[in-house]
Amino acid sequence: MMVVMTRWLDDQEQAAWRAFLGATRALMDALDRELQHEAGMPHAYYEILVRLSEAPEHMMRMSELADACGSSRSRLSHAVARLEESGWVRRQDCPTDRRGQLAVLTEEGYRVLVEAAPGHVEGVRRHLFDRLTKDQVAELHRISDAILKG
Amino acid sequence: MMVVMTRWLDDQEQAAWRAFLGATRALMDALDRELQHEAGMPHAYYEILVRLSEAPEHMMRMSELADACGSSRSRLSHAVARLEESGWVRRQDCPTDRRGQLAVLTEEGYRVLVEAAPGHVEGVRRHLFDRLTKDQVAELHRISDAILKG
DNA sequence: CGCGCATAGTTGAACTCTCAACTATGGAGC
DNA sequence: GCTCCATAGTTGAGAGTTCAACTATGCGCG
Repeated sequence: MMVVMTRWLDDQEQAAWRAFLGATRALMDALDRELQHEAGMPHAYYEILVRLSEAPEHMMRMSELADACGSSRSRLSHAVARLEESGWVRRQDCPTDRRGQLAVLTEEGYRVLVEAAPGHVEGVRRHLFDRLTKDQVAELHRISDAILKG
Repeated sequence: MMVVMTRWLDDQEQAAWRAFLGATRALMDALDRELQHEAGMPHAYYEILVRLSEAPEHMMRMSELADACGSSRSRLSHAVARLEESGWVRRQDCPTDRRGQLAVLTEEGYRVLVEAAPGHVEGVRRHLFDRLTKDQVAELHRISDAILKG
């Protein structure tokens, strides 16, 4: 029988972990609620529009878009289907790969994004950046990179 | 007409925000997937069991539990209903407030939690604490507090 | 007591996400 | 050209979350 000692969290780690959980949950819930209320879409959908708006010709391959959004392909498929219903994105066959689809931001989608952006950015400030010093922002950036790429 | 200048994010903030989004998403997704796979429940449900296990007599009022878990009452109601089906929690009328319900961790629920805990803690280490210095953990704690209580 | 508002908790519908299964096309190697 | 596997994307079912509406009980106050 294989016995491996669990490396339990010490008190510092435990407290940090719970604070982190609580903070990210509260932050994301607040932003989601605000975006849902003001723009009629969840944060994940907003991010899709943002990425498309930054892409050449406002279009991206589904897979690229999924990677950019840290989303599974399935999730993106469903999301784009929903955004298509709303008229904010449309799909288009990829000219160079017959398997591929391009997600394209519509005029309407761009308008909605431009309208939602100020309120959302203000929310990110209120809930996050206004509460941190410049050094803390820099450290949060380093910590995030460590978590992601470490 | 009211015009308010949007305080856009500067490049530092923008980069920090995207890194933070990506990191928390990746972290939570990984932990959720692991818990789902190893314990058959999402992280939110695991947390409910943890909180109950720490409460006197392994029981808590629904509202207290919701607050402890940073959850809406509705969400907790649904979650406890699900956990009840699994036999890991049961409900009990509150003796001092006829509106109230107590969520009680069952023996079985406790067993499942004890079994899942080591793997989960290991995951939290692997994905988070192993990648940060002690100072970073302390700073993350302060940052989290600032976000939550600021 | 009885009115009125607050609190506790639940419920159903609509929505989003996950997972696994599936179709279809691309590309390497013989 | 075929075979085989990888990649692109979709789909449907099941599970979790949100939101608003709802029931029921507690509590302050005249």
